Amino acid sequence: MSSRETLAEAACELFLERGYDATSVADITQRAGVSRSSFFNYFSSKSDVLWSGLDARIVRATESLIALGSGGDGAAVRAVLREVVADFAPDPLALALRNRSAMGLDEELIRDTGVRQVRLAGAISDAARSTGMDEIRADIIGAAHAAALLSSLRVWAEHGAGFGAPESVLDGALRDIGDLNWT
Amino acid sequence: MSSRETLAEAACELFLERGYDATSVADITQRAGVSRSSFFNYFSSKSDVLWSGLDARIVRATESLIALGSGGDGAAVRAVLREVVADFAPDPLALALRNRSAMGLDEELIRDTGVRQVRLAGAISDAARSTGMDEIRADIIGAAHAAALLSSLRVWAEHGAGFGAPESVLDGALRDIGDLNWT
DNA sequence: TGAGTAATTGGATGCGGTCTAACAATACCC
DNA sequence: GGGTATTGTTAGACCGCATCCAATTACTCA
Repeated sequence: MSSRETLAEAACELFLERGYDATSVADITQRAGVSRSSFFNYFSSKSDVLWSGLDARIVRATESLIALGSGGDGAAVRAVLREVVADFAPDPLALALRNRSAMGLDEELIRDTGVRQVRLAGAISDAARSTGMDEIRADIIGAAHAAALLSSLRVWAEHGAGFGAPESVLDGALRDIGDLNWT
Repeated sequence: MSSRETLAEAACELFLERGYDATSVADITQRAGVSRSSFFNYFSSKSDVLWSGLDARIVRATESLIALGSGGDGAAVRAVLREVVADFAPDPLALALRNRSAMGLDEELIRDTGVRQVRLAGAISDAARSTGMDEIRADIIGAAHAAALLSSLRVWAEHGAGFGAPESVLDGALRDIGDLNWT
């Protein structure tokens, strides 16, 4: 098993046992049997253990959105978003979302989901604006789509595999956008 | 002048001169002529200098949204959001939004706006869900409204006072929600 | 003036994160 | 096999943010 996997596994164990805040990087490396320095060879931060999987998918999605250029319509964007959540299953983030109270992660997850949500929203907003859309409207559309993705992921992770694939949850969420009237 | 104001002023000066990252808390307190310990009597963190104003408004808005109970409709929520940006003018955050590149804040602001956006979105989502709305749909509506607010604030701050009051920018943005069709 | 309260301070402590120089292990090439 | 480049791993120093506390100063008011 690679050092990276060993570290991720040790980290998830400790997060579940003592909670996220009460687990230091030194604790993780000690259980994994490597030096503290090694941790940062594989993860850019403590929270990166949880988020690196989704972050990589968001990076790829951002590149895809840029590649759409000015010809990207809503359907193309939705297709990119579906790929972000496809085959997401065995990921530390899914574990964290399912056990967020046990890990004492409620506050931490709000922070970190916010970062990812606004990052993804920015990429979608850029794609929308490159088609000539107004700046603020593009931000709103970007935020709505990013929220649909993160919220779908959260709901899917909470329900275990009882909801089928995350794509299907996301599909339902994306259908909600486009008619957000709220009188 | 109160210590708090002195500290905020010194911080903003240094952020403009050297950038946010290159300014340590010790630098701020040194220029303000107080001890480093005092800083944390008035601000919970370095970034709190920029965000405490908006954070307090979001806290009040969250309380108002909770007070709406199950009778809150879209118009009531929009009224609460208008109050968040009303009379926002002389605030360190507005300064930071206007000079974010000079302060080297681009990355930092993405992080921090994400936190506030998702926090506000959560409060709106809770209000929507308390009226019986579906969980994911409520999240999307919350994110759209929160994005409208933060985006309006950003656009308004960037344009100086050339756009009139921030409420008017927000009003235009809120009108965009409700019809986010994107074929 | 004196007592009590609030403001302020120094300092120790812990943690996250960066950086560098050195050491070990592995693969590769002649 | 021997030498070499590359990669993985390590110790350790270093810095800044943030928390905590005990002590001290400044202020208020009777």
